[in-house]
Amino acid sequence: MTVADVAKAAGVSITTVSHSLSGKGRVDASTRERVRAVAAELGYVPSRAARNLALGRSDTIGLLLPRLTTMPLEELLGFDWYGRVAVAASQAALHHGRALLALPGMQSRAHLESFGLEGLIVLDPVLDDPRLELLRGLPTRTVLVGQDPSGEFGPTVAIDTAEGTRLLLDHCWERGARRIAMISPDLAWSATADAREAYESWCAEHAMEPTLRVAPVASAQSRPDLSSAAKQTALDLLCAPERPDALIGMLEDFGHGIVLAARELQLNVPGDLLIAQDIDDAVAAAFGITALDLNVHTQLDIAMGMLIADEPLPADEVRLVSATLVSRESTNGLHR
Amino acid sequence: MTVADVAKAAGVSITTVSHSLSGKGRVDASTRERVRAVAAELGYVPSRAARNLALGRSDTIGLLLPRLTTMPLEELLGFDWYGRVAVAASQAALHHGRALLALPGMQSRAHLESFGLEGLIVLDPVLDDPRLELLRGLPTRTVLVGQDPSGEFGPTVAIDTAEGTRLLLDHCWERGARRIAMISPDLAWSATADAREAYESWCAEHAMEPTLRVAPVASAQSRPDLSSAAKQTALDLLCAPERPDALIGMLEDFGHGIVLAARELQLNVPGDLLIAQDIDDAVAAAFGITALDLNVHTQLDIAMGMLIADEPLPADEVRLVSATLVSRESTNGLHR
DNA sequence: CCGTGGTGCCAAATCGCTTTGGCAATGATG
DNA sequence: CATCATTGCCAAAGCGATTTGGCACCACGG
Repeated sequence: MTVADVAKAAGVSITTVSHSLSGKGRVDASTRERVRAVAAELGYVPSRAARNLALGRSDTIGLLLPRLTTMPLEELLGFDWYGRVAVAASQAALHHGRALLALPGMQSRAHLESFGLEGLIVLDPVLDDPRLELLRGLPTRTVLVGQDPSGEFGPTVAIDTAEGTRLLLDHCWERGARRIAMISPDLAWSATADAREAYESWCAEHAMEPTLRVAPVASAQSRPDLSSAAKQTALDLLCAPERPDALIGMLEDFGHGIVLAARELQLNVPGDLLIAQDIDDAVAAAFGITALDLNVHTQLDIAMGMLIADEPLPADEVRLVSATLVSRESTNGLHR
Repeated sequence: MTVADVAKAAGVSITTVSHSLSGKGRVDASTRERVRAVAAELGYVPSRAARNLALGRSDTIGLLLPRLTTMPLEELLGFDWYGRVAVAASQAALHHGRALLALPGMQSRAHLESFGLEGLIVLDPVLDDPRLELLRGLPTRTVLVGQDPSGEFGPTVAIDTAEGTRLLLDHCWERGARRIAMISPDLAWSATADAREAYESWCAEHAMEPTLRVAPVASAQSRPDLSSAAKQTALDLLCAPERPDALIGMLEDFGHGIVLAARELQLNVPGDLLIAQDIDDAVAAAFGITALDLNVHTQLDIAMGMLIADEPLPADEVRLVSATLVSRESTNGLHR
C-alpha cells in the first residue's frame, strides 16, 4: 500500500496524492478531499522510512544521557531519576506523534547525524562536558534539560534550583528548625552547585552557620548505593557536638539514608530532626519524607514543545520551571 | 557524506563500498580492507533512513503496552513496573545497537507496519485482548513478554508465576506462618490468575484454608492509588476473627499498603504479621519488605535476543524465567 | 585452443516518499 | 483579441542506501 496505489485508486498522480495528504501544493479542495477519502478507505499509512529519507530527517527525538560517574552509560537509565526522565520524554514525544530514542552514548558527530534526528534533548551537562564538542555546530535542533554550568549549550529548560532550595529551607525554618544542614553529592552538576550557593546565601540571610557535607557517590564503578552514602554522612553529622535539627538530602535516596541514620541514633523524626529531600520519588512518598516535586513532565513537555515548534529555536532562552514542595510527616515540626 | 563519497575517495563503485562494509557480495579482501579504512577515515556512517527504506525494515524494536485499565495509555508508563520494563527494553535494545520505540497505542495494522519494525515486544496480554486482532498475520517478528492466557500470541518470555508464588508461600511457611492470606488485584492478567491458582493448590497441599481478597484498582480513571487499595483490603482482612499471620500482596505497592494497615492496627511486623509482595521495587526495598525480583532485565534480554536472532522465531516456545526471592525484615519470623 | 567455472567489480534498478519545474486550461486585464 | 497571472495537475528528479544481473578477466582441464 503506497502512494502509487492511492494515486491509481483515486485516478490522480502521485504528486497530487502527496500534496493532498500534506496540504502543501496546489490542489483543488474537492480533489484533496476525494484523495483523502480514498487513502483513508484503503487504510494507507505513509512509510516512515521513505518519508524520512526524502525529508532528510526522522520523526525521532534523541535523548542524550549525561556522563556523571564512571559507570557504564546504560546503567544511568537504572537510576530512578533518569528512568523517569526517559519515561516522561517518551510520553511527551509520543504525545506529539514522535518517537523517542535513547542514544547509545557519545559517538562521533557523524554517528549522531546518521539518525537524522528531528530534535535532541541533552540532559544535565557538567563542567567540561565532552558532549559539548559533539554538539557544537550540530544542525539538529537541541534543547538542554538541566542546568548548564558553561552557558554554552543554548536553549535550556531547567528547574529553578535556587528557588527550590529556598522552598525547602523556608519550610524547615517555619517548622522550627534553626540548625539546618545539607548533604550534597560529589557531582559536578550545575544544580548541585546552585543548591549549595542558594543554601549559603540563605544561611547568611538567616544568620545561620551553614553546615554542608558532601557524600561520595561519583566514584562508584556500578550503580552507587546512594542511601548508604547519605546515611554515613548523616551519622557523622548527627554525632557532632552541635547536632543539626534538620537535614536536607540533595539527591534521590538521600532522605531515606538520613531516616536510617536517625533511626540508628534513636532520634525521633520529626520530633528531634526534620528531614527533607530535593527530589521526590516513590520512596520519599512512602516514607513520608518532604521533598521537591521537580515536575519532570512539565520540563519535558516544554522541551519537546521547543523542539518541534515551527519557529526557530530561541538562541539562549532559559525556561525555568518551579519545583513544588510536597510537605509530608518528616517535617511536621520539632518538639520544643 | 554518503556511500558515493566513500566510493569516489576509494576509487571504487558504490556497490563495492556497500559490499565491503556489509561483507555481503564478492569483494577482494584487500579491496574490502581498503574501502573500510577509507570509510573509517572519512568518518562515514550510513544513513538510517536510506538503509531502512532499502531494507524495508528499520533497526527499531517496538514496545506495545497493555491496556489494563481505563486510563489513558500513556499513563501506563507512569506505573513503576512499566516504566522499568520500558527502561529495561531500552537498555536491551541499545545494547544490540537497536532503538526502542514505545508505540502510541493500538492503531491500525497499517499504522503498525508503517514503522517497519524489526521486531515487536508485546506486554502482558489479557483475555480477549484487542491487540490480538492487530497482530494476527503481522509480518513483524513478535515476542510476548508476560503470560498469555489465550496461548495464541506465539513465542513468549514470562516469569514463572506459579513457582514464584510458591517461593513466597514456602518462605512464609518456613518463617512460621500458618494462615497466609493473599491480596490480589482485579486485573485480567494471566499472571494474576496463575498466582491465585498456585496459591490455592499450595494451600490444599498444606491443609491450609485459602484466604483470597481482591483489591479493586482496575476501574480507576487515572493512575490508581495501589497502596490505599491494598491497605483497605488488608484492614478488612486483619480485623476478621481468624486473623492471618502473613499477608502477600500481588501488585506493586500492595506491600506498602499492608504495612500501613498493620501500623494502623498496631500490629508488629514481622512479630505479629509477615508481609511479602510479588514484585520487588525501590519502595519494597526501602521498607524491608520481602519480595520477588522478577528479573526484568533477564526477561527483556531474552526477548530481545529472540527478536534479533538469525534463525526463525520458534512458533510456540515459552521461555520461563524464575523469580528470585529477596528476603527482608518483613518476614524475619513471628513471635511464638 | 576452446569451453567452463570462479572471481572481482560495477551499472542500474529499487525502496516510497517529497518537491521542483513545467504544461495546459481558465479567468482577468488592457 | 492578445497578454498575463492563476490554478490544477503531473512527470521526473532527487533522498542514500541495498541488491540484482552481467561483464571482463583469469585459470584450469579436456
